[in-house]
Amino acid sequence: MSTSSRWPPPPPLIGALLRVPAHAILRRIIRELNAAGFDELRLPHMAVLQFPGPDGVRPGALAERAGISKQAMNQLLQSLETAGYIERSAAREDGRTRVVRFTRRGRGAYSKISDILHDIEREWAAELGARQFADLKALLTRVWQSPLAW
Amino acid sequence: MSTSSRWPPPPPLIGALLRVPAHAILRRIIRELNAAGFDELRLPHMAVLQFPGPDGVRPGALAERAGISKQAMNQLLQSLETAGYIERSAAREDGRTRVVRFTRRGRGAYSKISDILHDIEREWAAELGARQFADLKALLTRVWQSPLAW
DNA sequence: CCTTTTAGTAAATCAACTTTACTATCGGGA
DNA sequence: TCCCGATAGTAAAGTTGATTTACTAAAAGG
Repeated sequence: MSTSSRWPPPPPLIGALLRVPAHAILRRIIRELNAAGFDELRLPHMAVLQFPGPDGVRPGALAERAGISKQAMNQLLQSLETAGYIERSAAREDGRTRVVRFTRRGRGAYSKISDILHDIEREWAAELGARQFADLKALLTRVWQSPLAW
Repeated sequence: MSTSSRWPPPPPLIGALLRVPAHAILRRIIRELNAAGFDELRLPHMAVLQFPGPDGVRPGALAERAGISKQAMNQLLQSLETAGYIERSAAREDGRTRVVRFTRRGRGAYSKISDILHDIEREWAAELGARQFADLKALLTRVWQSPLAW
């Protein structure tokens, strides 16, 4: 045998089954955002823009839910602020904290993401059938609600 | 209204439903690999080690399937070679090409990953029920086989 | 042969993230 | 009231990862 590759290949495990389409979705979001005029947005920015969005949230909370350090989040927020997607205003009650707010442009980008995701949902539903797609989402939602996903 | 957050929150879309558990799995793999003595392995190395593994594959092919440049893949391969996980041997027929091979240590790491993934599959099956978990995998496999995932 | 294409690599540059360190504010006691 | 520890945020340096640019060697095809 000329190589050690096995045949037939083993079926993909759950890790790959989730990872591959998740990455495909991310790449498509970036691509379509850039094409729609939001062309400063890069993959790392998705850590900020991801569900349920940064509007009205503190920087530290964003860092925690994205799983990165506060400092890394701060750099992302700075670049997003420079590019005009968000602004950070001093909080009302606690002088230490600040609050992230969408600008008009930021809200536009976020709603574009939402549009893309809804497009993707429609495509998947067309591919699998509406019923089966709903089943898929229901199962993933059960995982989401369990400790397994975190 | 003190913030613009909406209530109740919208249900997660398919993007988040895939992304969150996929990231959780990746983080767990890194954590358990490091704990098992494979402590040089970092998240970027997973681009090499991911299904179906680099054994007997050319560097360029690995780059393509990981979605990164050949040069970036080359740096990953170099660090994996230095750490003793793989080796690159000159190919038999074509003098330009090389072939990546697991070392014993590399094979150990790869089979550890496989163990972890099978553990995760068992946990998910326990959470959802074996039947429903099988349905989930079947649906994701249909997506995998369609152009949607790529 | 000679040219073009392909595979791989290397170095420089660029981007992202972590580590370390600092300021400002809050809150809870002596 | 005044410390003093803890918390939120930020900033700068250092590290790591990835892209860009550029090169060598082998193959393919006239």
